[in-house]
Amino acid sequence: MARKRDRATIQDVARRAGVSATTVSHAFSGNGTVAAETRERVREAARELGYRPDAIARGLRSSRLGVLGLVVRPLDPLDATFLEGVDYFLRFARAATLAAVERGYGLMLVPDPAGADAFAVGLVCDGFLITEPVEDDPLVAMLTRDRVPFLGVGRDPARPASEDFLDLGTAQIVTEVLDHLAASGGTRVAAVLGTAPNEWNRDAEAAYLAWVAARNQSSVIVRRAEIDGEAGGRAAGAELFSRPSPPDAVYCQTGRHAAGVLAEARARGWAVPQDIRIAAGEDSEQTRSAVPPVTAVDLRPEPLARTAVAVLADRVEGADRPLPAGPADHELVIRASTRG
Amino acid sequence: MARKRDRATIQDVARRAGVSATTVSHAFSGNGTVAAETRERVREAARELGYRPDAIARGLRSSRLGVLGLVVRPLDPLDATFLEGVDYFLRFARAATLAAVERGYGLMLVPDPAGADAFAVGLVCDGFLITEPVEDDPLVAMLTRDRVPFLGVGRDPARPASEDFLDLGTAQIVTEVLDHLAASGGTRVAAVLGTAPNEWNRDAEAAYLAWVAARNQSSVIVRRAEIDGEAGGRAAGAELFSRPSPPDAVYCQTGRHAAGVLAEARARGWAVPQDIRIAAGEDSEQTRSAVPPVTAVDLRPEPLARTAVAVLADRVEGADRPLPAGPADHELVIRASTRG
DNA sequence: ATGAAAGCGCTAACAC
DNA sequence: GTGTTAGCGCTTTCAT
Repeated sequence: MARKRDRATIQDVARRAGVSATTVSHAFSGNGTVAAETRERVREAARELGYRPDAIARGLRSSRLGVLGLVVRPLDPLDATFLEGVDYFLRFARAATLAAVERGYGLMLVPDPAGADAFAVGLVCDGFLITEPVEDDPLVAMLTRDRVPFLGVGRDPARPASEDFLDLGTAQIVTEVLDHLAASGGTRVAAVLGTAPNEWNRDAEAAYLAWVAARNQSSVIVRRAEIDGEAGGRAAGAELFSRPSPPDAVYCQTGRHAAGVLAEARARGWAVPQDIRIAAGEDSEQTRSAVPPVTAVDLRPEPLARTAVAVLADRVEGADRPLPAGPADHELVIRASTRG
Repeated sequence: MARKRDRATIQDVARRAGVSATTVSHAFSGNGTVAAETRERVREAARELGYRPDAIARGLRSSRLGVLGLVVRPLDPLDATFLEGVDYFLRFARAATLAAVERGYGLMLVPDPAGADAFAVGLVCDGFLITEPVEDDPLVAMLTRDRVPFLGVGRDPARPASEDFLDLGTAQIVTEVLDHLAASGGTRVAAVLGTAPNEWNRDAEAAYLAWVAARNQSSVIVRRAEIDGEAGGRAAGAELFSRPSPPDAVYCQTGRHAAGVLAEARARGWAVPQDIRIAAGEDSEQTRSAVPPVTAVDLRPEPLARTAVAVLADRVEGADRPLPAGPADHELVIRASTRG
């Protein structure tokens, strides 16, 4: 089994072109000096033989393969029919793939090894991008121990100042949304947050608490697992709207939660946005297609992914570029759920 | 630049454990025979040194790295804000990643090289999965020429019987949907199709034409690019509904198109499904969250991806397993748009 | 401008 | 049960 593929080697090309392997190598890499005519002969021979340089052998010398791993947390729950953060993740993965390719790297999807030795596949990666690292991430610990370059997209809540994590600026973004809710008439703003122990949830909560405190309002926080999606949002809405003094505005961390809260409000005959304003911290299919559409933050994963790939690739290549400062690019997309 | 990472080698471990490199290799791979006590000593030394076997050097011997490439067509259009087939693709990619990992492979996202030499990143892949291959696919030609294992997910319309393409059974699936539209009261069934020259569109069209012909109905086909999404669907709906004898049922190839057609019908005051029945050939966020929700085919990308990975991995390993026969797993999810 | 030779880190024969 | 040896396909000094 597993008969070795009978590809032409650099030796075959060399023989056919009547030169040495070295010359072939030079002709392809641009290193050294090769006469234009010789280069032509080599290229010709290579084409005839269908020669493709072996990336593995090449990698052996540089101990790099040109593969970046993208560790995707929501990839894992096998039982989940739908994925959380579909939009965001897919846009991120696509942008990261394209950015990586432009840099000469491939992007490999890697499930969270969760401390397992199923991490064998990760061995071929030169470095890792970790989306939504969680507090004291075991994967981060492992990569740190093995001295493998990595970059968290989102800070480790437990290590605020680490150079290994990209700050998303969640606090500032959330504050902007809350200000918008207030500007559109919200006076009692509640928050529906997720449960994963990552920067996004932690900082959103802190920002919300600071915001209500500054306005002498009381805080109302409901938590629902990200994976519970729209149904979780409805449940959260039911909980909020049956309070003695219900909110007139709700900040929802995820787009799905927002859609659920909205549906619950409408089911109760509330007018949106007159009776209740709703905004989400993440744009998604749900916020766009809800009735009415929901104001949401477009997190702009594309520039984020490009930045992340650039930083990681630099590190893989041994050049530490400083992390960009300030909150990630983003845009509050104002829709009918807060606009009247 | 690019200082070689100073990882411990198998030699370092061997020295520290007082054995030979071979023994270390055996201790890790399980090949050969190693005394339990020796193995312990080796493992201990490896742990102390933070040794991780080098996947590249290992791959050099087997000339395989354990990486499968997933060529994703909709990955490419950089200008598109939203992706077509988001749901389907993401579910496919996730399932393929997990299936690959279970098999000991990683899954690398690869943009369509489109005949370019940007394909360097593809060099590390042991084989490729090509989603939605198009007619006379240039990538397919290239891989065939280079003798690189690959598997198209969806047939090449130009090569019906090739063993290199998984048949999705589109014709049969579409026929089921059309039958359902008729059963729910549709008498004049129109079709809104996409424009990509792949099996999905070609076979859907053929199936539709055969179906109306068998019922002595006249065919009404409107084509809209997949990328035009919901807006394209609305335009298609406008075109259909302003006809002298408008359809009372519409089969839409994509979920986005279906949502647009539905919106257009509702904007004209048509009752769904009393006046107009709508069904989609692909389930998506749009079909699920439309008002009312739209009947759609869940293409079940998960089992498809698992099958595709299994077949491809076999081929990479030199064992040609026969392609499964019959249409891919799927389920017609009947929703209010056809159910009254 | 070109080539010979020495590995990169690992595994597979084959001795012992 | 363990070690020796010989490469995998390529790049890279360093001669010529």
